[in-house]
Amino acid sequence: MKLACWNVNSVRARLPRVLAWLEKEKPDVVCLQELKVEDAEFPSLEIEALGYRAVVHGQRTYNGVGILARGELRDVVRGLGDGVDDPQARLIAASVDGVRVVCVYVPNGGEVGSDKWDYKRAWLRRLRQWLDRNADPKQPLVLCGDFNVSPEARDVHDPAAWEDSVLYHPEARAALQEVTAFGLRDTLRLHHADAGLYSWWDYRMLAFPKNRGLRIDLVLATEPLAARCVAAGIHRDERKGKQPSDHAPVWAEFAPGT
DNA sequence: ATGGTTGCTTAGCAA
Repeated sequence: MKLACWNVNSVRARLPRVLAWLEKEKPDVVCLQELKVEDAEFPSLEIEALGYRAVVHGQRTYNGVGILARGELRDVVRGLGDGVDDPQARLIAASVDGVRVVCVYVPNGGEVGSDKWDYKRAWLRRLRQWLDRNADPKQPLVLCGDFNVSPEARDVHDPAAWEDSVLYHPEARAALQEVTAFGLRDTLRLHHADAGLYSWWDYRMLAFPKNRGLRIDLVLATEPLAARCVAAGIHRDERKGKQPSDHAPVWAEFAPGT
């Protein structure tokens, strides 16, 4: 099973690129973030025409997540469902081919010390609680999406400069580690140890041509699924060309379960 | 410390 995960920064603005990428890469499962559309406006017809089914947890203007799959999507869950009054559409989960797929768009956090920063750290705590209540680290599960946190220094082009930012602040990394401590492996790091592998580059300041990026989009897998991960990578070329998202797709391939 | 860019929505916010 080939799984890919992409923050598209508006599915309507990105539709031609998304369709071309689906035709080229033909992933079996796709997790999308920052759809920026309500469910009714999601371009289901164009995507279904390529052989995918889609489940969406949309929102007007901001956020919005979805899962595409060639196979059947079962037991769909939208939102953290933890009783917190939270209108932001940031989580959708579904089961495909025996794998529980959880797609998340973690809050960016604005500025350190802001209300958004508090919301981000709280949301990551809520995500860990959601895993504790709704998942089992001994079962095949993938948690992927835009985490808006870089795990380590090798994931950041200039770690010292980013220490105080919401994307690499020590408290953000600690909150991410609380999530992965549930029992999740970073699939890219199962296959690649090198620095300089990024998934996001700011639109500004020629960040992409200068490769001033961060790896904030992750495909995390429980142990039984990580054991089946035969390859992982980043479709860096998708950041090139006309009207790209500011994120590149990240992907992992899993051998069939026994 | 500010500014740089993109998208949605329509001047300002979010990223």
